[in-house]
Amino acid sequence: MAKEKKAIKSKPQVLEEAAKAAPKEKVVAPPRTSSAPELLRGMRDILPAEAKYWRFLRKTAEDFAVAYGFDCIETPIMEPTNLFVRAVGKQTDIVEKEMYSFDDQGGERVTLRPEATASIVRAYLSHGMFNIPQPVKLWYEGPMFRYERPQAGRSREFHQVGFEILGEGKPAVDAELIIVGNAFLRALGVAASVQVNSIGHAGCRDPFKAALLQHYRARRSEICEDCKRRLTRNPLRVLDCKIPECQPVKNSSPQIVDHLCDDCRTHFMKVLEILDEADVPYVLTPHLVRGLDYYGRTVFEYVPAGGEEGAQSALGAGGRYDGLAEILGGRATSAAGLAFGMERIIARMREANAPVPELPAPSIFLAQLGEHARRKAFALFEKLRAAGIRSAANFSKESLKQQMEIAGKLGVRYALILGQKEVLEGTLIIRDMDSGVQEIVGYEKAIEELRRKLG
RNA sequence: GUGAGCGUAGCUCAAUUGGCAGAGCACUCGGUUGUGGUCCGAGUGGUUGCCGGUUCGACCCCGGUCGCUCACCCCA
Repeated sequence: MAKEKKAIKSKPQVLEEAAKAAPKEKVVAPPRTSSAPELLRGMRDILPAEAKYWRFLRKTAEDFAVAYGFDCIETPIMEPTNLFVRAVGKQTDIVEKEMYSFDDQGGERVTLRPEATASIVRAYLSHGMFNIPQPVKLWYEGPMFRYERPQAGRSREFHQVGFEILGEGKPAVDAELIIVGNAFLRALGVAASVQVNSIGHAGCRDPFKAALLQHYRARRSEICEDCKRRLTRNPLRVLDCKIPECQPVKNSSPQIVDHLCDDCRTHFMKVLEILDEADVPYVLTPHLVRGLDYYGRTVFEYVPAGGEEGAQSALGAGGRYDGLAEILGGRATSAAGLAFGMERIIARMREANAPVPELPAPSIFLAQLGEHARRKAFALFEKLRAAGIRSAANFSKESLKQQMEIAGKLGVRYALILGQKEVLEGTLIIRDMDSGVQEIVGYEKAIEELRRKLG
C-alpha cells in the first residue's frame, strides 16, 4: 500500500498544485513505455521450440482416442461458477481458493474451468447423451486455470488431456481407463507406475471417516499441524501425509479397504483381476485418496518412475465418479475418467530424452532475384506445394546471398534459383547444396526433375 | 496463504575492496556484378527489476517493493 500522506485530491487540483510547485517538487517518473509488456503470473507462452512435444502429445492422445473409441469433445473454457462448486466440492481447495471467478457484464458469476470433468458431465446431461448407446466415451484436451503459487509442474494456466467413460458402472471401465493411461504414457516414452486404491462409495466411506477420526483424535498430540487441520477439513488426506512424525499414527490407522461394503469390495477386486490378466503392473496404495469430492470407489494416480517415493507430483490421475451426474441435477449415471497434466508429461519427456518426431524439414529452397522472378516464384512455389515437394522460400529478401544463407541454415538438399536471366530463358537453376554442383533445367521440367532427384 | 534462494544485453554469464557496465552466442550490415556453411571486420542491443537509504562515488552495502525459481499447503 502506498503511504497516504495527503488527502486524496481531484486530478485538476493535483495538476494545479504540481504546476505551482514545479521548480522544487520532485517529478514522478513517467510510466515506462519502452519496457516489454509482461506476462501475467503463472501464465506461460508455449514457444515454437517446444512445439514438437505438444504436437506429439496431442497426436498420440488422438491416436489412442481413435483406437479405443473415444470421441472428441470441446467444452467452454468458462462455465457458471456453480457448476464447479457443486461438482468439485465446496470444501475443496480448488473451489475455496483456486478458482478464477468473476461477475460478467450481465451480473452472472462465472469461472474459468479448473478441470474438465464437470463440464463433460454437464454436456452429457444437457445434450441427452444418455439416449445414445452406452457407454459414451469422450476425450478432451485444453487449458485449465487454477490460482496457485507457481512452481515446478504447476502454473496457473495449464493443460490437461483426459478420457471419460459415461453411462457404465462395470469394473471393466475402471480397468480400461487405467490400461489406456498406462499405454499412453509408455507410447510417449514416459516411465511411470500407476497407484490404485478404492475409497468406496459414500455409504462405506462415511463410517470409515468416522473410524479414522477416532483413531487420529486419540493421538492428536502425535501428529503434525497440517494433519490436525486435515482432520476437520478433509480427513482422508491425513493418509497421504509425508511428515515422518505422522507415520506411526498413519501406519496403525484403519484402512479403507477393510471398510468397503460387499459391492464396493467386489467391484475393486474385479478391477484388479482385469489388470492382473492384462499384465498391467500396478501398486496397491491404501493411502491414496483424491482431492475432489466427486470421486468414489476406484481411484488411481500415475506417478513418475525414478523419483523419491511420495515426493513426486502425479502426471495424471483419475477414478470413478458415479455420483456426479446426480449432484449436478441429472439422472443417476455411472462414470469414470482420467486426466493428465500435459506440461508435467512434457517435462518428463524432456528429462528422459524421449524420442519425439520432428516436422519433416523442407527439401528445397526457392530463391528469386528481381521483380519478374519474384512474381513467377510465387506461382512456382504453389506448384511445388501442390506436387507435394516440401519447399521453403523467403519472398521478402532481395539478395541472393541472403537467400542462400537461409537455405543453408534450413539444411535443404537443393536450392532453386530463379533470376531475371532464367525467367527470360524459361529455365531454372538447381543447386545441390552439399556438392555445390548446379545445373540448368527448363522451367516446365523443374518439378519432374526435382521429383526424380528427391526419389 | 507460509518459507528459502535469485534478479546485469534476446540467451548464457563476467565486472578485483564500493571506482568508466563487459564477453560469447544470436541478430543486422559489409569483405565489388547473381550463390550458403568456415573465416575476417563493423554495428544494433542496458534506467544493472523498481523505489529509497548509506557514501565523494553503488551492479556491489542496507531497507522496502515487484518479479522469477524452488519447497510447503493443495493438486494434473
